[in-house]
Amino acid sequence: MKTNKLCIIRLSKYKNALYRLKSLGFVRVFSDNLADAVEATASQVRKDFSIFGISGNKRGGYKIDELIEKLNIILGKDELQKVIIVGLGKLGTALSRYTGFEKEEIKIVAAFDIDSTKFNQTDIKMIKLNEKTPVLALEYLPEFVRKNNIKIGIITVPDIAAQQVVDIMLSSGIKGILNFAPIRLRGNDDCIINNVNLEGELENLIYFVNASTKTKGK
Amino acid sequence: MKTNKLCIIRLSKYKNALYRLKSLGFVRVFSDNLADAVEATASQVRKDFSIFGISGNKRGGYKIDELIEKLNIILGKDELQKVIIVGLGKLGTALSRYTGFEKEEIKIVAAFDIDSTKFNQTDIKMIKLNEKTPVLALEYLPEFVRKNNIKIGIITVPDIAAQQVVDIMLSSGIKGILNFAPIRLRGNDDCIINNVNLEGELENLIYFVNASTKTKGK
DNA sequence: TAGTTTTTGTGATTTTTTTCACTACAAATA
DNA sequence: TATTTGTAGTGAAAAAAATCACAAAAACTA
Repeated sequence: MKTNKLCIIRLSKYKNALYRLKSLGFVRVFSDNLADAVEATASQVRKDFSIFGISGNKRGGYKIDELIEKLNIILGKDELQKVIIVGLGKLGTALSRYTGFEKEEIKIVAAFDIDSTKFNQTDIKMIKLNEKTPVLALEYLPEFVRKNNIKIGIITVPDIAAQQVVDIMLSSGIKGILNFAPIRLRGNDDCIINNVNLEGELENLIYFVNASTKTKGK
Repeated sequence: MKTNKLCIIRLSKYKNALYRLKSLGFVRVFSDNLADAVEATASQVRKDFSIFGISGNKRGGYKIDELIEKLNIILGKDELQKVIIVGLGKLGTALSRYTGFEKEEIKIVAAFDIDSTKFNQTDIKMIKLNEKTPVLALEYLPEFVRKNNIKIGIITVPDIAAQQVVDIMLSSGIKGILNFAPIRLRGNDDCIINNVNLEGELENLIYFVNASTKTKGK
């Protein structure tokens, strides 16, 4: 099974598009429709599905409900995904309260920082996961992660502090890290690190905008 | 000149790494060091540079200061980039106050929303760009963009509202959009739309973590 | 039922991106 | 000055990803 990051991201987009189509009352889709909805080609949609053994009906397309279900299983959305976040600066605070994750069965169950003015809990034993997101001292991270079997962590600390947080996460058993610090982090084979670089995204956009306004003579 | 998005993103990473190396007292780098700093290969670094006509010294590597300067020009960092943002939810608010952009010569000069309780300015004529980020009614966007010659916009509105914002941006003269709404937006050839999908990034990570824990037998 | 249409599924092909491997040359050394 | 060493620069090769193109099957049509 030949998968790559881009392919999985497309699956995720297909899933989102399917929910929208469903809410519009559609029952079936064709590869063509999905391609259109996610800016891909029809054959790419079909190839992505074939990689995962998802099949439709010739001339009948795909049944939306079935497709959503299959994609959700592939994407691990059949169970709630517990995530922690480290670094309650502006971005971290926003993400820890961001409601967009909920509909995706993703829940930020705890936040960690080193600034004691941000803590709202000091006794880790008292924490219940369905209450308001606890904000804890970073030193509690390993215990929390082990007790609650957390696999995914988000890093929103300044770049100088990021590697240290990675090291703590790795030794606590975190298996996947989403890193917002614009620096390369060193992990190990047991843990996947994905990066989101907001400054980089903007720089990229600026580059291409400049490049095209220059070419087209403004 | 054969450029692609990934290549530009790497340039951006090289630049960040160079600043760090510089602050550590380094004066020169080798392609090897940069490769290491950004998780690339040495030949890729050299090829990226060769695409942009950046040359170093055989056996001497690259002079960091010169390299930073060249990269900054390529990336449009020789002048302040003015950016607007639409949608002051949690994420939008965080981004509009995020300090990480400043060091990159990127400034969010205005924010727009439709919720009047968020406005802090009602007279667009009174706004000075070096004061606190003004929060304005969305209807002022076209005027503001034209008057201040803004080229880049960020979208952090809910997905149902996003296309409408794109349309307003396009007709106002915005040339590049960074979109955080998890939906495909339709632009035109005159405007580049880049997407950041946070839910998607997490889903992606979850997929690969699940895939690897299954393979390795937990 | 035979023919026509439509859409899937996938091997083959093309394109894009990355890596390899080697040359050239500057600096260091003898 | 001759020799060695280390690194840039780059065309060629390989790998990865996307696209094409067509057979096969299902669903309509008459």
